Amino acid sequence: MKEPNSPDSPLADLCRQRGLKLTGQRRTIAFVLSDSDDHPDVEELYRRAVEVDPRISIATVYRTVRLFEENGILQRRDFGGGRARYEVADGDHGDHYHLIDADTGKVIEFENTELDSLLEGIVRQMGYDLVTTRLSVVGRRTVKPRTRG
Amino acid sequence: MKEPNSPDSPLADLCRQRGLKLTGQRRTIAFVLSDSDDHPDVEELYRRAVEVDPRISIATVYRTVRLFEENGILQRRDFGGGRARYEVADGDHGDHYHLIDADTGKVIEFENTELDSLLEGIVRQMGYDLVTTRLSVVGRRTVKPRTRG
DNA sequence: GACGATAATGAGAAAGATTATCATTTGCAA
DNA sequence: TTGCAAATGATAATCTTTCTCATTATCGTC
Repeated sequence: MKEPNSPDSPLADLCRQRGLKLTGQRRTIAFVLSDSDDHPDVEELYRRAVEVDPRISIATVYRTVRLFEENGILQRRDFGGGRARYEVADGDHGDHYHLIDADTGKVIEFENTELDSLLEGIVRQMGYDLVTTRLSVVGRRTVKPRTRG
Repeated sequence: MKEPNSPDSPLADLCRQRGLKLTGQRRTIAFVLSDSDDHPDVEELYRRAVEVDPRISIATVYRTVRLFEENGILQRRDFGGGRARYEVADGDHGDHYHLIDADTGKVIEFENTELDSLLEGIVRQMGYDLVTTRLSVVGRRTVKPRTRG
């Protein structure tokens, strides 16, 4: 059992900064999110939230996750599999991208400023300002040629 | 009313080449797809298919689209909006990417070899072989400063 | 600290997209 | 042409997400 109260989690603070009403459920979900460094879907978030406060409803998790996304606190991701997954939104620093292991489904984050600016340039040249980049590459572990072992 | 019979469409030929049973419905759907250069969802494909053969079922469209994807004939895309969209898979030439107009939802295709090789290089450096790239950028039309009109 | 307007929550119904079921029909090889 | 495995149509079922509405909680104000 974790301690969601005492000092508020970073996301709960963010929540307050955006002028959102800070309810017990939102505090719990914010805490769970601050405590996660992966890309959970709503079911998984619900499971983790219930650990902290058993009387939370999955409807509230859906609502909160949507609210947080609309307020730039969360980012929604689609890695296939039919359900949306969420992660804490990037701060000032540039976007990051995702490499998905084709065999294990594991998600590996990476950043690349060259990629950032190339995309920006391409889009600008087409007469647009870049709003969002949705990029995930699927890859398969490189087979080393005869390393023995 | 189009002519789906006579000579088979390119996709119908592909279908036969892959050893798939070429039913009337598959011939129709292949024809409709060969005839499309946009990114229709299943509902839209169904509408177009019914124009050609009114007794086709939406269940068959779902099934066929999945079959074609599994056989590398179609590619599934996700542009948001909750439904999958499909397009004919690229042949030999490199991947293409999608720019989505944030205001109109219009999808604009583009290619960029520099982007191709940059992604390939990034992934390789991480110890992976690139399998698939899922990239779509959302952009907003650049506002020209005072063009009057 | 209590009050009240207003917004959030819980539980379950509803919606929307996709897949499964199963009796009937069809393609295709012999 | 015949037969069999596979495909189809119609609809039920499933899965994720949103909506409804009665109840409850938050937060500014006194």
